[in-house]
Amino acid sequence: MFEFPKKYITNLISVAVKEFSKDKVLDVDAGSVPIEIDFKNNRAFGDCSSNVAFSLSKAFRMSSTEIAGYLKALIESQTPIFLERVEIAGGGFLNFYFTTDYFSKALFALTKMSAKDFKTAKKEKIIIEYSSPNVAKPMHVGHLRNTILGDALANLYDFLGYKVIRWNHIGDWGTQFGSLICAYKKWGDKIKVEKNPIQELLELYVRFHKEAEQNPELEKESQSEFKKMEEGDKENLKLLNWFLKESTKEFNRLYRLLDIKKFDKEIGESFYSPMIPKIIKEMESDKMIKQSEGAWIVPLDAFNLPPAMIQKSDGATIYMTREIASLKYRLAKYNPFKILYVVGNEQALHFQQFFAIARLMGIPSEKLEHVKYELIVGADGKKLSTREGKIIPAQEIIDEAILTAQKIIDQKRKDVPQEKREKIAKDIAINSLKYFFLKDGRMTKIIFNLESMLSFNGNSAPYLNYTYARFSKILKKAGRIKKADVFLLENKDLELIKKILEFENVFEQSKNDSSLHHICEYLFSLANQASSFYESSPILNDPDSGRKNARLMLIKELNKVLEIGFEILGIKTLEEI
RNA sequence: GUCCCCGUAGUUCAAUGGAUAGAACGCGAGCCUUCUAAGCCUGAGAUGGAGGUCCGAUUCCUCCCGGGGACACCA
Repeated sequence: MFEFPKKYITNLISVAVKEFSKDKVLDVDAGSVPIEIDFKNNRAFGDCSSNVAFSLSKAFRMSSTEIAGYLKALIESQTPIFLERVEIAGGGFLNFYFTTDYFSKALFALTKMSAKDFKTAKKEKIIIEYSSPNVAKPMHVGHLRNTILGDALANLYDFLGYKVIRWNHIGDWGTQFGSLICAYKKWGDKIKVEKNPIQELLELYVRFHKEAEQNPELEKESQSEFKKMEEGDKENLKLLNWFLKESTKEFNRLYRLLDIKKFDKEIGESFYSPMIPKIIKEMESDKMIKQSEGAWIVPLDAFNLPPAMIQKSDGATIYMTREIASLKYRLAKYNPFKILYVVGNEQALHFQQFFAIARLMGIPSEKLEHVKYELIVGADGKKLSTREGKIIPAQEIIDEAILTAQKIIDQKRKDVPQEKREKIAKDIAINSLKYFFLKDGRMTKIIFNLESMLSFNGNSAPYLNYTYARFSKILKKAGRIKKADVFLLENKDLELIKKILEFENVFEQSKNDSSLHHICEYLFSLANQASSFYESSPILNDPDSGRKNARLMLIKELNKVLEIGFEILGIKTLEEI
């Protein structure tokens, strides 16, 4: 019976630890001992290793080497058939070496597995909020990072068997729309806006902020336009609706272009507006809020946080208010076990306050998580701001990526027809862009630089696509794979199987960190090892048919794992590039 | 001033508290009569500083230095 390395070793250790603590008659709960398995790229430290002896050494008042000795014996006494040997090294590490047979069994086991074997989460419901573009503003680089990260995160949870609700919290409410409407009324041109809505509205918005710097009266006007809207002003609402309609069209066009999965819920902030008076009343009767300088605030001294405002002195609501309303709505309607907010780190304070308020309302803190990520910054290392008009539209980047990809493909694949080249160029460009935003940790600041963004060498999506495509070609040429009867595997085959087996651990790691870069790193190193294998082991013209078939099986499983990875990252699998 | 992020090869990034700190780009040397050279192979090159906890620290704690962000009528 085949088990993945982690499970296999963990079981052996945990039996040994149980025996050991029974022997020592010590009041140590063997079940609570963290058993950690490391995969080793360097076989000098075993295929897997464990540091469990270190963590036991204090409780048992013994040296880690001594404990490792006992554990080794207790593991060996279980006569594990897939272990060639266990070694003690480095003052207490247990290093495990698998038998060759284990890896061939593993390969056969892999052929029987598919993505659905990893859906272990039993349909627990999770809401993942991401993208959240603002009406009347173009999506920019920041949204690109956010949307790609959120989409992939949702894919990951989906893959693990959760019931994912992809949530788009659209910014269609707030004082900013007061500003926009104010600007439109003053300087707007209906025809121009109809012709090029997003660009035109953005210009109005930027102009408003510029003029407001000279003339502070404008800010007041903008606030009152928003206030009017909250009170149901027909004209303003009509304008807003128009802007919303145009924006939605544009967002959807971009989502399709980027191959972002459809959202399950797309709800604008304005939706929550009617629920707010009741919520404020409740908070008042629960003595959560108090009046300060004419506004209503939630004091958060108990959390060591500055107070959070939930109603402005003119009676209008703000972001936080609608956030709370939205939370109540989501919990009541969907009862998720968790909500992930994929929002930039710049809003860390907002979310601290928001979560603190949620706790005051009795919502357990582990239900909410701010999946923050760092900014995309300019060459000066500083923020790109919409208000100052310093934005880089997502569309511009996508266009540039496609252009770059097209050039490379036109040059490298003169053998394929134009039309196909264009299709490949587009897919490669989008893949490349997505991978660029996923390959680094969330907290890495990204300096905006088209050139590095569009690099098609090294740790990039095209490299992964390329690796996949080369193996794919072999499989296509090989046709039906005969079940490998003679199973001759050499060291490099075993090493590759071992690498493939590591994939089961990567998803959990990515989930725990809410970051896809672990998966990227893994896929890249897998592809790297596979490429090396590709160069050194010609398959199709191998005279040894047993080895040939075994290797065909192997690369088929390799590509299967790559495909799973691509699916989660949201990048397209391409049979040829 | 308070709070949140971040300081690792020349550059851009990795490293659930583990053993010899890994890659990519760039730089130097090789490899296409053989399944796609968008590749492979090989060489040089790094933890901001000072303490502390620990068997063991790039990782955790404190302080300092440096960069970015956020701090009630924006979202």
